[in-house]
Amino acid sequence: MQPKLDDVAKLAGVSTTTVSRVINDRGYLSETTKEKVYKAMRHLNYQPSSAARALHGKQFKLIGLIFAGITNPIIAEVVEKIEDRLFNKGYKAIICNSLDNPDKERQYLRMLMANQVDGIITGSHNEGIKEYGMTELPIVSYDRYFKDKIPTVRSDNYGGGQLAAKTLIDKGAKKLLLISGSIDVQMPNNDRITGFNKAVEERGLTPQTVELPFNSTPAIKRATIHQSLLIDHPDAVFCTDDLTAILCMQEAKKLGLKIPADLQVIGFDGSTNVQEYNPDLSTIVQPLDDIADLLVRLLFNRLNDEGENLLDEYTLPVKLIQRASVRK
Amino acid sequence: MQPKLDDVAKLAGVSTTTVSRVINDRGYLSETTKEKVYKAMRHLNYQPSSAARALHGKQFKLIGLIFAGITNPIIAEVVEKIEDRLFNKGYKAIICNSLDNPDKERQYLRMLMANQVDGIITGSHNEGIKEYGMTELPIVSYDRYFKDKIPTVRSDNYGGGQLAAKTLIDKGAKKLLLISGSIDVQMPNNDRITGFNKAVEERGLTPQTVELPFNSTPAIKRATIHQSLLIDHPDAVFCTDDLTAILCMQEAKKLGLKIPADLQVIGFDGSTNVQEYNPDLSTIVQPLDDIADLLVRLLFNRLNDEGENLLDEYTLPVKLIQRASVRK
DNA sequence: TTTTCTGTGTCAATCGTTTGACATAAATTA
DNA sequence: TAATTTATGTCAAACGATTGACACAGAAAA
Repeated sequence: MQPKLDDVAKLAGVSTTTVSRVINDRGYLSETTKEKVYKAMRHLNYQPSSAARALHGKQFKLIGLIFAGITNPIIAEVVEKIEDRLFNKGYKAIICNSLDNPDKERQYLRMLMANQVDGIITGSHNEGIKEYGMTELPIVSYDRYFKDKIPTVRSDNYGGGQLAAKTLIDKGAKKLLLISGSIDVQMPNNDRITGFNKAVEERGLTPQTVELPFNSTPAIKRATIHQSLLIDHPDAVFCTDDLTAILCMQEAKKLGLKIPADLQVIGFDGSTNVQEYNPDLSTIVQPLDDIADLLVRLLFNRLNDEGENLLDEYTLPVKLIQRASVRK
Repeated sequence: MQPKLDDVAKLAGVSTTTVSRVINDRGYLSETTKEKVYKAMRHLNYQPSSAARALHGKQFKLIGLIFAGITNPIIAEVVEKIEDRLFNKGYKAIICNSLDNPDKERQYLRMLMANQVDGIITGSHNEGIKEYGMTELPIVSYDRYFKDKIPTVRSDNYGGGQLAAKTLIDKGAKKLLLISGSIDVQMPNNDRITGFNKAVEERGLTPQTVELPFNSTPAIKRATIHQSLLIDHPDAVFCTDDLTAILCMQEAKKLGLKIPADLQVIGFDGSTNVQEYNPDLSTIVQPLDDIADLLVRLLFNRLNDEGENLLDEYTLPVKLIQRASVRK
């Protein structure tokens, strides 16, 4: 059995109230007593029961993270960064992979709300889950398009799309193709797409578009991309995510196209892993450190009711990493 | 404020004891009462406080997952699979990225032990953390080389190494190079390496070896691999993980080597993502579904004290996926 | 008709910690 | 010296649910 407050008190030769005071740092306490208590706690390897504490309104130090799935490199990286920041504040993260399944997300929400977590960070793209409105739990979201009062942090998707278009055209592209991967398909108005199209049209060109069906396998995506490269003969492609861009580059090579001479490619996301293992891929990079920082900061703001006026939306700047898939 | 047992009882017009009986399915209960209670629970959106329940020895339905970091695709995939299985059993997963930092792992362990989780699955490679011995919490481990009583599930690393060697030599390799990535470096006796070397030597050949320094960046790994390919002139490489194998193939191409004509490559792990986005890479595939199944099964066995005699080690068979990086 | 089973209620203790009220004594300051 | 501050203790009521003991009534079985 775990040692309890009583055991610590006995070993330290003080009252339970004093031990509780030490733990919660309340009232007057001498250094010597504190030391005695800490020593006893260390000796017994005591950890206060968070269940008992939670009953008194103390926090569980637990945050729920709801994301589509951590096998996507960009999600893995955000989640890992968030987890690290939470850890540094003494919080743990419950990982909830919604797998784009609204039912699972709903169930997870209900589980999280059973007053076990202190807050939620969601980056899942399932819309219209009423459970989000049914709780007073602090929630912040990443890259969602909520219409409610949950603060959202996201990259400048619109600007990123524009930047991709501008870059490709500046480097001589005449026939632009946009390939939208599945990740964002559920979002009604995808800013990456509209930003790109806008910028292309502003320059007097007309972009082609390929929408990869939601949740299609990489094999299907490959086939679709392959077809499209054959038929549309683009000289530049903007993919709304890096994974799709990788497929695109591979299919292009299979078709004997030289990159960037025959085809320029720009992706989106810029996760460290993808960058490191695909050294030629140019991409619009999301500022993941800033995103993780801000998400956690906003959450703790609400958690501690610091009353700081929070915006509904925070849009963080992206930048282009230019590598061999676009012309010098 | 969240509704509590009392509120449900009042709304359903029954006593709190009855509600508790319904929730915990104890004693005699009529269908009509059950229905009334369920209806009231649904109506109030009631969830019993897990804090209060935990005080009575009930489980938190929380499992801690300790892994190096989820940005590694193979880890991401195991974790995602484990998470899904836990979810199906009504459990949630706390994700703990040790980042190969023993201090962080130690702190996480202590946090998890503060009777918040019901069990732990660890796949972290930090050795000699005494905290693992300090708890009665059910623990199972993935791919670790513990000397203690924690059951371990792993792939047949030794057999996989052998299989790689056998395959490469059968296909005509004469000058074999082994590149060990950083992931396993901390393990005293790396079975993938010994299996490979043994099988090479059995066939009368002498393997070269390159050890990539622990925690070195992909850039450093690239440079090391590049050098080694230049100097050792291997005609076949076995990399102890897929990510290293990808770097190796890329560096080989930079050197103008044709794969598989000039150089054959086999990796290890076979995560879905890596396979899908590196269609030429041959690899020894870990049976991740089986691993996740078994880990969760073993954990619940210990959780429910089913007394089933558990082995110390479970070694699951691997298989080779042969693609364009080895000869036909 | 008596006994047993079924369904529900009341009451109170329990889980481990927090917290407020109050008491007391020593150390410090006015 | 008196008043205040500091340091600790005792006691008991929460927190929200579980559970055992016991009671009682109606239904079913003997």
